[in-house]
Amino acid sequence: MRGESLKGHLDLLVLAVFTDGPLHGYGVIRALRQRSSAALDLPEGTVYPLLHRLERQGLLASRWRSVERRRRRLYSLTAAGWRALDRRRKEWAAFASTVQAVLEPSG
Amino acid sequence: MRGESLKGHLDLLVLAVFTDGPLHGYGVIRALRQRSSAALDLPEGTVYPLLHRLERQGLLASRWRSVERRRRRLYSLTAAGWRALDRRRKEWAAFASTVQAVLEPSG
DNA sequence: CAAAATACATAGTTATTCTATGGTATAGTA
DNA sequence: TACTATACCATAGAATAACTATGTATTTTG
Repeated sequence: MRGESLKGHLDLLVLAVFTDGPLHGYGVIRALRQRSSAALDLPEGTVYPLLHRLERQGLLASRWRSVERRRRRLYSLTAAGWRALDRRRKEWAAFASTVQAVLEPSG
Repeated sequence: MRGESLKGHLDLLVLAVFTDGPLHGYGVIRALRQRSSAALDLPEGTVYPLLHRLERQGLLASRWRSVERRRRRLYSLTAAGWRALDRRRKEWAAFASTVQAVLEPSG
């Protein structure tokens, strides 16, 4: 998967994996890998700053969890996050059908 | 249409409009507008540099045409351009189905 | 005649993702 | 035991793509 393809769509993908419940950063990477059958394998340098931004934007909320000695920052969708996810889903659908229209102007 | 959505997919869209024959820069903008039912209205500052790059990459070839006093730079797909278009179409299909898989892990 | 559309071009900005790096902890293995 | 892989967090800086803003000039339209 070429990296540039993701630009502008990564927020959607990351928000989407939270529909199954809270996740920590590394778990987001794993969830995307699983849901995409390994097509997506995002570097940590992409995911962590993104989670920080989504939290700054109020779409995610985080809390620290300690499992044994491991500390994890657990994120979950806020109400605004759910709304943003819904909006982004619609934007994706519109975008995908626009691309399709350009690719196949007849059909 | 949010601009960032296009990132990494614009080459595909621009190459695709050449399937109907040669076009000049402004014509590319018009063709994208028409094929997308006005969803795409790209600024010239996006399209002209992109055409230059695609030509540098050997995917488009250009020649000057003068219609009355108007000079136009007419672009068309090279053989490499057709191959690139084909490849990009497949990449788009793969990307779109990956997004779909992440959005709907069950179905 | 003024405004809008047509037509080309480029410099500089912005936003997003990536690479590279650095830290800690645990489990498996040579 | 040392090494390696994996899990987990984080940030600085690079790369890239598309955009805004600006400039020029011609043609059509209100």
